[in-house]
Amino acid sequence: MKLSTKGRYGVKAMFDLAQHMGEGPTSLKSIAERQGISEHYLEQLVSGLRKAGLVKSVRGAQGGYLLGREPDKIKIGDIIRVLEGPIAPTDCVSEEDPELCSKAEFCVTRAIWEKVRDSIADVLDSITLETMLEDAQKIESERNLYMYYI
Amino acid sequence: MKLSTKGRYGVKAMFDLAQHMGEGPTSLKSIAERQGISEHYLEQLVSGLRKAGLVKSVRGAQGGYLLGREPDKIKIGDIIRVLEGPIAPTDCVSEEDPELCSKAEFCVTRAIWEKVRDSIADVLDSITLETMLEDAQKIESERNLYMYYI
DNA sequence: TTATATCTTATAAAAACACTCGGGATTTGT
DNA sequence: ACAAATCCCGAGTGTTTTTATAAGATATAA
Repeated sequence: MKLSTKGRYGVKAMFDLAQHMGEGPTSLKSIAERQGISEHYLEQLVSGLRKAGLVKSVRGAQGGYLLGREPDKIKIGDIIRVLEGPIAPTDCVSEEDPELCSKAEFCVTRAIWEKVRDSIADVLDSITLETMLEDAQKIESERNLYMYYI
Repeated sequence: MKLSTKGRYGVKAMFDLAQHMGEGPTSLKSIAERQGISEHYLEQLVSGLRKAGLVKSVRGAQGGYLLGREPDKIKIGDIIRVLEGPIAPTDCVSEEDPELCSKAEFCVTRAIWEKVRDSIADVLDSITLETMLEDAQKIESERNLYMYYI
């Protein structure tokens, strides 16, 4: 039940892009440095995100990547699905064409995995890059408040 | 974000044990046959469950396994934790000694994985073998109702 | 035209997964 | 006493997934 580095790195990279919006294209090199990720590896992940329309690329010198749409229109679930595939604790409850077994209709264990799948999807689809930016700002201002009182 | 066969087989096997309570020890062979699982592989899984006290073993001919405690005292989360380890979409939010990074306190992505972890744990800890037995009975009686009206 | 980037494909080490096997210990029934 | 059933334990093995690394092609700004 672990996320692979693809999902983790992907969300980090997308959040990094969100934090640098309005500064022109952000290069993979700078993201990789800030987030401590292999640049070459990141290339592969971003390639998928680009094909899914979650980021736009600008080639050539001073090029890089931009968010594919507004941060409030990019759910964490979108990112995870591109990089890790459909949300599915088991194949028989995959969001995309589940591999139903003959007893699926009456399967009591299957019902559990469905609930797990839905609870994960609910969390991931309730958070957007915009939400994350707001959370980051909140943490930052609380931190300043704390500093003030020292 | 997939469960391995360990978790899936383990829950199936435990539910099988629950369904055969009161019939004396249930052999791995019969569980393996009913659930379509390799018997030798199942041995390994059950070994862990026994060490965790979720099942009791009876050795020798006519031996087998029994539930370690009442079915309403065995949560699916208990089974999953034994077989798959602590619930943790990432290492930094593991239920057991999380590998915190230096920025953990202010990490916005980490907060997401915490929510995912908690939502998974909530589902798995809200379902017991007893619940599953009730669900199975409900499905069975609905099925009989349907048959009656044909 | 040079440096900076993205893009694409290939290769590969390491880890995880899903068994498989062999043999030993324990108990029941004959 | 003995055979059959069953749990118990550790080692080995093939496959897949993960996590990169590398090389080279393409595109663009300065």
